[in-house]
Amino acid sequence: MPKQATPLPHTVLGDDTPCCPPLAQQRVPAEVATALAPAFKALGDPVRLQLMSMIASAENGEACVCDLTPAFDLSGPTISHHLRTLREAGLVDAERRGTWVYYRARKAVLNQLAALLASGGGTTAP
Amino acid sequence: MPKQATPLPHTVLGDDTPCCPPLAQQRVPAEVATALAPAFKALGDPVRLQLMSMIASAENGEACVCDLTPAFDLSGPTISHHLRTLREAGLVDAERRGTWVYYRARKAVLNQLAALLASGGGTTAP
DNA sequence: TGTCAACCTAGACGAATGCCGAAGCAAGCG
DNA sequence: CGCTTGCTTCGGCATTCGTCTAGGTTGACA
Repeated sequence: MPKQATPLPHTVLGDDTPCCPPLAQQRVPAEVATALAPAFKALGDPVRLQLMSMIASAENGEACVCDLTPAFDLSGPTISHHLRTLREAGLVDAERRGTWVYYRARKAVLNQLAALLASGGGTTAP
Repeated sequence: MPKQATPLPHTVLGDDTPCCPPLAQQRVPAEVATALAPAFKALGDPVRLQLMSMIASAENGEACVCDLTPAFDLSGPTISHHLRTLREAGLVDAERRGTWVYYRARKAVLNQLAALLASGGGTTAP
């Protein structure tokens, strides 16, 4: 079986995506919803949410898989699968340096999602 | 790990939940991740994301189901099911007034989620 | 009171998800 | 060269999800 050198161009969410007039100020079009929903879905799992946090809050903005895996009571392949999900959602970026693989958070994308949710306005009280 | 499934006591997310030191500044504990993940999961569907937007951006901050349903090519029960999911995730609130049912967005919760994602810092590494 | 409209609940079914163990690549070291 | 370690991919199950049709339940109105 031939080796594919290009593992994942995915990037549904680019850093230049226009996106994000706040969800509460303007109705989200179907296209935009379809583009953004996978990112929220990827965050919709406790393990992935913790992974995302561990990666984003890491020292250099990147975390080694070897540090992430032992933080859970899950098998290595399962963690790898969750990381792949985050990667395909465009939330993180992976890079292999020597023996280890490092994941880095795409903070621009996180900020886009945050901007979408932030209702410029106030709390529940009208 | 002795993971205890949350039985969905409604309102996992209260308006007074302290929550939300940004995800990128402090590692999210397992409990918090378990509490917040359902909200992101609820937003992880294009239909629900549009519903959320339609409700949050409605005139009085509330939208009638009779206005929401015809906006999609889905059956009534399916829309109802999605609204229920949003409700159980604590993202919206439902109220019946006479014949119609109105849904209102919990903007405080949306703001909490936004604050969690907003990485006080900058964009992706330049 | 009977009837109609709006909305939710119940049950079912195909598709996707989460998990694991086993196997496959990649990099370093004896 | 071959062995060990790190991470991913590959098949497999059990569970959950999204959707539908059919059948309530609530309220308005003649």
